[in-house]
Amino acid sequence: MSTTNTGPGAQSRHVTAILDAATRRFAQTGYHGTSMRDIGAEMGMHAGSLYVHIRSKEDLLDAIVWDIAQSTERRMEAVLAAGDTPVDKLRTIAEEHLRWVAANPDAATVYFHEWRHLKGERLERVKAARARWTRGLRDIIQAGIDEGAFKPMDVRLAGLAFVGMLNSTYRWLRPDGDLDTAEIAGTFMDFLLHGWAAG
Amino acid sequence: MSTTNTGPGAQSRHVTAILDAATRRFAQTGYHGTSMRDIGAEMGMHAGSLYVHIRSKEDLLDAIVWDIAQSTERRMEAVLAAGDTPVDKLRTIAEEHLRWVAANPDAATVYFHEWRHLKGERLERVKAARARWTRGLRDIIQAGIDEGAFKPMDVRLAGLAFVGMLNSTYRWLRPDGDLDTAEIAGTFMDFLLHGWAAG
Amino acid sequence: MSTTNTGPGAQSRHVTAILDAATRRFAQTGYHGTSMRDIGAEMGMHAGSLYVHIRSKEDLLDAIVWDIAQSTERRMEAVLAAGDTPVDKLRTIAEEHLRWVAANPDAATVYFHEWRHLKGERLERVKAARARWTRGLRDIIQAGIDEGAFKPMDVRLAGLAFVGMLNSTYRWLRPDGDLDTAEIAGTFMDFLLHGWAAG
Amino acid sequence: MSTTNTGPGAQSRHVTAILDAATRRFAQTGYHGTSMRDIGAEMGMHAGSLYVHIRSKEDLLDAIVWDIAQSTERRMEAVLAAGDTPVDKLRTIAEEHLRWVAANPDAATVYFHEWRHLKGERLERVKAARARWTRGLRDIIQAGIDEGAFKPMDVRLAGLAFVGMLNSTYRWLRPDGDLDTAEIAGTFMDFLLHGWAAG
DNA sequence: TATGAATGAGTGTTCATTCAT
DNA sequence: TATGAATGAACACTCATTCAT
Repeated sequence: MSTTNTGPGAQSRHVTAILDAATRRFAQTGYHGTSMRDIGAEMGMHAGSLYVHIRSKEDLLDAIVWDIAQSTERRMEAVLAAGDTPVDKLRTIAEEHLRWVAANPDAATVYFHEWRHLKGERLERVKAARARWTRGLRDIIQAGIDEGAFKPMDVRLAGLAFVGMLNSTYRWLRPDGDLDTAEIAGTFMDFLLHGWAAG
Repeated sequence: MSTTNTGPGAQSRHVTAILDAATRRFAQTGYHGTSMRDIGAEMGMHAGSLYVHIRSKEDLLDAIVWDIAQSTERRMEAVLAAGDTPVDKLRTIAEEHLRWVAANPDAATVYFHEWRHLKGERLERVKAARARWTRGLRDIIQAGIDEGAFKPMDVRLAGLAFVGMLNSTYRWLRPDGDLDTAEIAGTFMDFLLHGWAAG
Repeated sequence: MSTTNTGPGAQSRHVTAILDAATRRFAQTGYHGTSMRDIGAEMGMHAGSLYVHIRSKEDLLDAIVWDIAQSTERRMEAVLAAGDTPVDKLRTIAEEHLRWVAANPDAATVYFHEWRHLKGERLERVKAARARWTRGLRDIIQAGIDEGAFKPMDVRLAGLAFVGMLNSTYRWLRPDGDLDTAEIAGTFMDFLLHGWAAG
Repeated sequence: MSTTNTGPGAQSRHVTAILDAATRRFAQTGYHGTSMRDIGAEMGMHAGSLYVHIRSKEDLLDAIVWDIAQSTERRMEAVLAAGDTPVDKLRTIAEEHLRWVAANPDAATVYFHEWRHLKGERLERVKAARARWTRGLRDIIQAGIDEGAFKPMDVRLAGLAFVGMLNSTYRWLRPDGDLDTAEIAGTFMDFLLHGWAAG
């Protein structure tokens, strides 16, 4: 119901199915609150049988999170490379982000909620990817300020506000909602660009 | 480092110390990722000794979360009862919220991150309290629209944007940051009221 | 060494082995005095490994006790249905009972000693089965009185005397004893029918 | 509700109260199924406070059981020393036994059910006392045979039948029963002496 | 005399993982 | 490829017992 496994690096159908099951359970009961038995049960399989296809539970979390981190970063790179204005770049990011969250709420939950249960190098790798993404976002905002589209402001806080608004959507945004994700993204961008104040 | 146990209903010093230790560990490794031994170790105590003072691990999570939920709700009631304008009410909420998050980052993390590991009635109780808080927030925003301070807009999305911005601060806001929490709250309110757009 | 698992409803060989080990330990040190580690040790297994085959410690006690309760009841039904005289029925019951106790002293000990540690519905179920058995016994004695084989007497006390004599055998009757169980049963029946008094 | 602490060797009022509480709980949930907390709760005391008066849990079981074992043995000695006929001796034993069981059902339950959880020397001491009692009983029966009151029979089985009948009364005999204990003892003796058979 | 607090071992049970089949 | 069985460590929690107060 929720991962993004296409293109190069695609795993066997089995692994994909396990990752999907794990994504669902991790989203619902958390990484440490989910047992391998739970994941197996989700697939009609015994816990031990999972190890035919995977190496460890942490591998599952890492695969889910790292896959998302990577494609998120790739999207940021594409946006940065495009010839759009800063405002259009942010709009693109918001739209894509919300579309993806609505389509993959479980994966989003794991990505924003459970990633921190990774350990050591894997944790650092994800942190670094997130940091690069954040830097990209700030660069866009800074460019907006530089070219006079945005007022002078604290770029770091602006970025955190943007991210906070967008990332928290995984808590409530569902594919069957009555509002179109593009509409929501538009509204959020409008809030951020022009504010609530009348006149 | 993190609870809010003052006034009536205050527990014994022992229980308070255990709740603080639990708050720290739950914030760092999550509820299911924290063992009673971890909490005991944090206090230089054996896991079993904790049970002289508490009844169960879930009691700890509940005590931490419910205490915050209640005082959060009480603050909302006070704000709603005050004679301020909607804008001032939101400003008060933002300021108090950020001040509390900065002062209690661990408690905030548990409150926003781990509450969902509660079960049954306790979970429902917290959900209901959060829903009442959200309703209060929307009432303020709606009042702002009604009296012409805000433009007409989707109240639900506006509330979610506000909450998303504020609640995500527990991920980065620390007491030793260089920026004053009141300043940050002011900047966030400015973003929300007037937007980033220049001119 | 001691259960009666034949016929339909027979468990896997593993479960049977665990039940046998549990029967031995429960008989020796009592239900609450036996740990899952003890049962595991009896089988050269770790305590946790038992849970591959069973669900709980109480399940073990229930399986042991309920299995005996059922077959005991079935035997009573068969005896009641047979065309024998009351005296012959009692004789059959005594003989079968002592033969079973001698062959399964551990199971008998658990059945007569540890059944009360069952809880809730399981306890009630066993109590009810025992009550039905007792009622059967009284019916036989009453029939004996009615047809003039026995003198008029308090049926309840007669039943309790019979049961007390029979059931207490689990404390001393062992398969390797020098006396044949049929002989012992015969002697007991003779005591009960004609008494010790000379002449 | 149930011990027999009079005469020499009487303990402090506190110890007596603890022994009574322990007797009640041991009877209901068994020795290993009863915690010191349970016993304390029965007295409105903390578990630790019991140790002001006693030395260990096993001491409690031993005190309860050994006290009964001793007075039981003393009674047997008195009966043996009396000038009665064997039949009268048995009758006295039965009457006293049932009267005591009816008056002290909890103590009786512990004595007949839980004594085996004693360990080492204490266990042996109780076993020996019971063996001496049994020998006394057999001597009486043998005397009855020798003087022609009883038919020739297996003394050991006769003793076991007598004991089985009497000792099992702790399972059902209660002080508030409608039948007088003397009556019940009389009926049991009649069963044993003259049997059920009519004519 | 009793308490409140603590200990350290032990409870029943679940965990992620392995491996012969 | 999947299972059934097992492991050994860990889990939340309770135990009998101790001891300063």
